[in-house]
Amino acid sequence: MVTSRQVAQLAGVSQATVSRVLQGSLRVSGDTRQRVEAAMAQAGYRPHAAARAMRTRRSGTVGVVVADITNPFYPQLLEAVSHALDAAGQRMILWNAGGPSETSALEAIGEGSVDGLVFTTITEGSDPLEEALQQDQPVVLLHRGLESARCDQVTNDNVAGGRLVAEYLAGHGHERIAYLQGPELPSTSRHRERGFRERLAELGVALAPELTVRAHFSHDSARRAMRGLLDRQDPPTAVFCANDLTAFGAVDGALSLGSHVPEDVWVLGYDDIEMASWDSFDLTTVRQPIAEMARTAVELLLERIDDRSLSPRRRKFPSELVVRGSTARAPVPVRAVDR
Amino acid sequence: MVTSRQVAQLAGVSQATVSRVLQGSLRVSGDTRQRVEAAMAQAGYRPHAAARAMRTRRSGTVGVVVADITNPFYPQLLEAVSHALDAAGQRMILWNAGGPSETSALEAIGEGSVDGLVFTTITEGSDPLEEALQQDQPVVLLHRGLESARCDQVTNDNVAGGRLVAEYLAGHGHERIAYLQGPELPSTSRHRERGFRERLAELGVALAPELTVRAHFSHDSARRAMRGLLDRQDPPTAVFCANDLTAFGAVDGALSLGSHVPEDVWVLGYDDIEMASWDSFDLTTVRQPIAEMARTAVELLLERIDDRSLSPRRRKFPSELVVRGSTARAPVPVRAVDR
DNA sequence: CCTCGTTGTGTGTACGTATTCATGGAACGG
DNA sequence: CCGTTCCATGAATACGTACACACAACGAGG
Repeated sequence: MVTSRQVAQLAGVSQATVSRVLQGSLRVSGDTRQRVEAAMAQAGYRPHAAARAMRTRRSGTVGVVVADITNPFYPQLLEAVSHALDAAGQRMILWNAGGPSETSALEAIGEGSVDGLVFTTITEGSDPLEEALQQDQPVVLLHRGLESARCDQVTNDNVAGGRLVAEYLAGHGHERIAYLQGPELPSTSRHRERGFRERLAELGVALAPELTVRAHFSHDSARRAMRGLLDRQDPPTAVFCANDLTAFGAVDGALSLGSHVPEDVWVLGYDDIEMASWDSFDLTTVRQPIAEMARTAVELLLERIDDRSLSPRRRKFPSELVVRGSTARAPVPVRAVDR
Repeated sequence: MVTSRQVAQLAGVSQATVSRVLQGSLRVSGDTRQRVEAAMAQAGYRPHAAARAMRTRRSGTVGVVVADITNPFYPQLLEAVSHALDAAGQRMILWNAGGPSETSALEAIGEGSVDGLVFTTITEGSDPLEEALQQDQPVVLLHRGLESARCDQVTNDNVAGGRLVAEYLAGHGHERIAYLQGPELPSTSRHRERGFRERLAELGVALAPELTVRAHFSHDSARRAMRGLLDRQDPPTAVFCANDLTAFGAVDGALSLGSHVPEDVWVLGYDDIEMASWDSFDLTTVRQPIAEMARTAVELLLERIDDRSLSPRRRKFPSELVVRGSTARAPVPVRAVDR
């Protein structure tokens, strides 16, 4: 390995001068700078990251935690996060899967392996998060928020999104509406549900308890739940799913029973990931500006890394209903009118 | 930040002893060990990663490069890689997107930010890779290989996979077969095509040049290509796609023109990612053992990090045809018989 | 009782960088 | 021509850890 000291010797200067050239310091003559740069190129010099990190107390690396990278929502989020970090010259350490990863990520920040963390899948009652916040570590919550946490948070207006769906379904005359919930803890689940229920109630449409079913955020789980709903004697005419992935599961559940979407049942999702626009699903869904939210989260985090004294900021992005073929083809499902 | 020296003071021992406890060294009395551990817990001590990395010349981090994380194949690969790295106590830095990421990753290895690299999307003519190999840096190629590269490689037997598809289609009487190729450079593309063509030729089935079309590894690009094929006066009766993602695009392209799969046209993919088994696609495809390959790649890389003198190893995993509804429903497409 | 090996611990150092402080010379004003 | 300012550069140091080496205490074997 080539060190700055060796480069210095090669260029006939001191190690300090090499370091100055590396930092782009102004206190170096043009002549010297050229000699040093030539020496660096000739020797194939690369500064040693660990040594630099030790001296500067900065790793140049940011950690990102996702719950399930095979849920296609997260790759889209990660792509944008990754791009923003690249642009800022930061590296990205990725943690996947719920279990020990959260703790592991917070250990990493304690060890200085990362300068800050983006949590995309935080849930209530995370002790390690509390601890990190008490130590004033730079942390941003993206996608899922946490009311009680005093830290930067970037979320979608999930309550508003839920309301949009309620309004849309009620406005099209649906009366037997099912809600395919996600897990209990994530704020996204809770807020989407709250907005949905609120607005339905305001519009005088009942949400039958027996048509409210819970599924994991997975295709398979949603598919099963959907089959359960459609097997009823009084199946729903529309199903609002907690996110797009579960909506795909619902569509496939319907398909597996020979039901057609939207002729037999409307299906709606949330997120508007790319796959939602594929012909096979053509899914009506609530769009959240994924890339923009990711960029914002990175921006906030990098600011906070530079200045930990900033007071916590919350950015809530608007949601928008995107109507597609999973609801649009029939103005009102026949059975919804018949009943 | 708490240092080992402060812990030492708290425990009434020297810094060296704290370090020894940290390393699990045997040369520490039970009594001392307990005192030190208590002090570490009390002070909330975390060893400083950069300092440790500087001393040990190990970052405890591995880099992984993927071409496009929104291609659902890669999250599945990454999940397995990530899991294997977790189990080995290694962290994962992720690079996404083709452009500068390859170079950036190889810079990282030069700086000691990562101990080794997994490339999933290498292509012919990568200068930085050549350089890294000359410097004897630990590198493993996963998924895509490179004939010329003297390094560990973990691939699927893509030639055999291509042959399986050829045999299957020829065996079911298809005569107008289209091939929806991927990009030119990736070894996966080339090998799948080679096996496919070879076996078709052996079986005396022609692959019409006008039915061989090129698409990017994206849904949209494949969808367009498929529409082009189906718009012909003499459309194919079966389409073999370079991977599952493009097969989904092909299915959706057919759907968008009112064609039915498999009644009007058979569609086959490659990879057998999870989505291939979803009802909407129900895709016949060639399975490669993704998770097993990922585990193997990590294993080889960690071995090589420990011993760079190992001679390059190549592991080729078998492929297997998985027949599903995108081909199976009709034994032989009607039009294939008519012509 | 005197070696000698073993065990537990402390002292000192090196890893490679960024930065502070010191220094010598050039530029400049009077 | 001298004193002062400014600039380019070098010497020295600290970051926190792991480890080589030294050493004291101790028991065993002669």
